[in-house]
Amino acid sequence: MKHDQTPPRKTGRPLSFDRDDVLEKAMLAFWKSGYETTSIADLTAAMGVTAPSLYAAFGNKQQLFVEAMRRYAGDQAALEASMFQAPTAREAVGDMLRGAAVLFTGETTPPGCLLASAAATGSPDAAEVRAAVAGERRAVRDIIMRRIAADIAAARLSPETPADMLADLAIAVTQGMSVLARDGADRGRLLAVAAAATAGWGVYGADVGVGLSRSSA
Amino acid sequence: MKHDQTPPRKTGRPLSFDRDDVLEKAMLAFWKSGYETTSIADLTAAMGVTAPSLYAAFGNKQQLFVEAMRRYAGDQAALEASMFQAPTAREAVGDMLRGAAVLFTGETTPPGCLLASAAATGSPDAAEVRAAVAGERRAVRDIIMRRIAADIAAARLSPETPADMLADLAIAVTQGMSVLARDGADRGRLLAVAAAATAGWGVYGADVGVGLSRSSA
DNA sequence: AGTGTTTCATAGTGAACGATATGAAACCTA
DNA sequence: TAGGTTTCATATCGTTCACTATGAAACACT
Repeated sequence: MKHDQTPPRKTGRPLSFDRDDVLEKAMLAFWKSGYETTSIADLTAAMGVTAPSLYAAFGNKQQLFVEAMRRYAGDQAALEASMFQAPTAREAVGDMLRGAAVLFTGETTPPGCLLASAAATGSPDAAEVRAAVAGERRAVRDIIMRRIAADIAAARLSPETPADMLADLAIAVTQGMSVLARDGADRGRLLAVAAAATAGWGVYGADVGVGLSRSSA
Repeated sequence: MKHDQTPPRKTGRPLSFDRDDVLEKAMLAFWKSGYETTSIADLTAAMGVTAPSLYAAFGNKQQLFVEAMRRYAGDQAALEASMFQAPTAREAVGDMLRGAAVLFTGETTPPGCLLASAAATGSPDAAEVRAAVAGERRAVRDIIMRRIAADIAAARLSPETPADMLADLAIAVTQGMSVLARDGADRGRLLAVAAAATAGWGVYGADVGVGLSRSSA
């Protein structure tokens, strides 16, 4: 649908590396050092692939990053599905924040969020990359808003609940947790922040004081 | 006070530029594009000063950035004083977040926070810069914690109030608002996030019913 | 004016940047 | 085995990076 994954292959020398495998290694390199500060030399070293092979397989640095970012962000539909599996929007957002806290403090992955550290700066030639990153964030934001809207429609949240505001807060807390993680905060601190971030939802919720706090985990 | 501002001056050609003036221009350049992606050429262009003059006046790029960052962050004592001028810790943090929302969406300054966009990435040679930025953030965090501690001591907040957690949340929301601002969010959206961020404080406050337990640990 | 001191603008340092030209090597088909 | 096709490793390309050597210019003091 998006683009042909099988280019006009006409029986030549086979690839000496697994494309998905080296893409994951590139993702980890970008995750660790960001887009601009990860050089092609860093990438070739991390991927175990020479520069010409890299360019032949992924086009250029920007395209490689975008592919790596998509792999990092994962399937949006899957995220949306899991968000709608939680009993309430508040718990769904809480799960998301807790998941981010765990992800940002993984022992086998760099600290923080790839989206936060990738293109925070304003270099002009990286404008496309920043736009792609911002688009990924907005996609998550839209999912949160749809989840909140569903709860409003189901009368689980007050009709006056400002979905956009709560979605912005969730995104902000997520990206802020990435900063904390990069500053050295451990998993416990991030989980505490995640928990505190949804404490204000009680103002809009029908579950405050009604004992609807079903927490399966 | 901190270090001698008047080096061994022995009657030579006078400086053709105002040091504080060009430092502010350097700060704006770093604010706009971050530390690593702002080149010396960018800085000399923004400051109106040639490279040799820049190095004579500020040492090197790292030292120039640290000086620019200190100018951006301002006087910590002044921030602490204003934080203690607010009637409650909750309002003090709210003021701080609102101030950040306004600052990050100023029309004459780049969007977002200099601290957030400066050294988000992990380039090895910029480790000192990242440490300096993290230290500046922790200084603000410590001020918040002291303000909360004061409210606890004055019985304006419950003794069980997790000051570190609320301070982490405030820092996270601040840095997250910077991301939103860079993504194009306007001042209204940031102010809404700032307002939502302290909504959960009611749990610990003396002004709202105390003792609302939470399910997640 | 003459001397000492400092800053000035010009020009350029080696190193690292993203991206490629080139030809040999490895595969399938015939 | 011969032809066609693709990937391989090597060696760069021109540009930009942070940074500086050099000598003229601009001041204070005598």
